[in-house]
Amino acid sequence: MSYYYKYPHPAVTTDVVIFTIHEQRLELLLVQRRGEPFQDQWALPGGFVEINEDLETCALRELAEETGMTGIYLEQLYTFGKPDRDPRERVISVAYYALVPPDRTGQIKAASDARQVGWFQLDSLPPLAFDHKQIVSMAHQRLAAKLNYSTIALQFMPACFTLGELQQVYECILGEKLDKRNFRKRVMAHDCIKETGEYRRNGNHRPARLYAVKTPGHVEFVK
Amino acid sequence: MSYYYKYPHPAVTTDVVIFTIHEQRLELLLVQRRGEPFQDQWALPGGFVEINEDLETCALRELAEETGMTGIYLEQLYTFGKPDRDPRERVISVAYYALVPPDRTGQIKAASDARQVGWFQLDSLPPLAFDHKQIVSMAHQRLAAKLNYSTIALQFMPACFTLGELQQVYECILGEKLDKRNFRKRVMAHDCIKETGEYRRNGNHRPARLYAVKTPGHVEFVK
DNA sequence: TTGTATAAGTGTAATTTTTACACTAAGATA
DNA sequence: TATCTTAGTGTAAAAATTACACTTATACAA
Repeated sequence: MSYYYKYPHPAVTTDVVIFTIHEQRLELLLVQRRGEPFQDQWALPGGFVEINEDLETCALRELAEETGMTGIYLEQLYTFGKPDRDPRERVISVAYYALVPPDRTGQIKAASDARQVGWFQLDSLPPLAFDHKQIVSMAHQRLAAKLNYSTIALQFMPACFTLGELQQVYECILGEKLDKRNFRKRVMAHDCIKETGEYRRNGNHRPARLYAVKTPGHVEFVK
Repeated sequence: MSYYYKYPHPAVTTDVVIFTIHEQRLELLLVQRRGEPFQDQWALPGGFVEINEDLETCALRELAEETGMTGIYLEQLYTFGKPDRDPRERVISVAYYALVPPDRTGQIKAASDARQVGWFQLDSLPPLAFDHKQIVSMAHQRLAAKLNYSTIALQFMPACFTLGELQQVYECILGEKLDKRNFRKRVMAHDCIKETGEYRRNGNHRPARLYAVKTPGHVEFVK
């Protein structure tokens, strides 16, 4: 079966930059390519938009196919369309980024075509296929910017967490240490998390209060 | 001539929201549609991406074709891709927005196919084709947000202008009055405009200093 | 059991930024 | 020359941000 058009049409894909946090480092999910071009190189998960499929639906579907995960926070990043970014044909890619809490990163599983998938530290990525390095770079920038005017970081948090853990998330995205007291003041002022009443005992020190996000899945603009 | 693909391909367009400021109001450029669908309705200028054309190049080309203008500040807004947004075929639109200084709005000319073009006040737009109302709304939001952390407003200014005129630009985008002294303090702190040494005599009052943008075409992030 | 190590948890003073606010200056016009 | 209009200017109060140090609760080892 074949499809005819009077004018040439580009192909459209979505690519997803899936961030998580692991051992105080930003990581992202990559898949190894099977075929040409860029055979065996690592690339962002993504794929072609189906003809009756919404763009975000496509990104979510790729996410589910590659990772088995659903209900992930997703946001459109930018659309990349340089004519030569794919040597096969003209491909325009609508890039999204997604945030996954660390307690769900274990759900990744190889895709049906058995490509390898894995988490990589952002600061030691392998060479990436296509213009994916640029996409990753823009996603990181956007993420860091959003920390300062939204509650996006809460999307990285598991069902309950300590304020220390939340601060570590901020610190490893921003790449700088933050003052503990000022950090807590700011976070509590946002009024987006609540105490669970539980504590976590976690080593030879005082146990930490556990908190939960008030409205999971929502990202609010603040300040 | 006809083009064949193994899988169905969407069409890709760029649409451009072209803002200007006229008589203290935000206006935007619309073109009247000739054919179906939405025949005779007003729509954003835009058109199909050519197969070897960069997305931004396409937006600039549309801009030039519709308006005769070049060297306009252009920024990618968002990509709209609901499957049914165009009744003819699947069309994914990469939306841009552009800012034009008022002294160049006179350069608009009807496109080669003689479609009508015209400037419309943002707060009294005619019904728009497709999902263009939504695109315009997002562009306006983005523009207002950018006022607060960039020098984007300078893109609206002609070669030389008074601080009063610049303040009016801010006021009509934000929809609120600003304090004259605080406004001037902030603008001067950015250090992005310079005195020309000239004055504008403009009515029965003291003449105003004229300023020029230091680096035209550049938008910096500030504060 | 006691001492030590570790991260949790808490408040205040100094500094910086933002806001509110009113008069004088220069030219046009009657 | 009096009046009208917008240009142009500074300061004090309020709010937001920053810098900073000690106590608390637990684990573990001596």
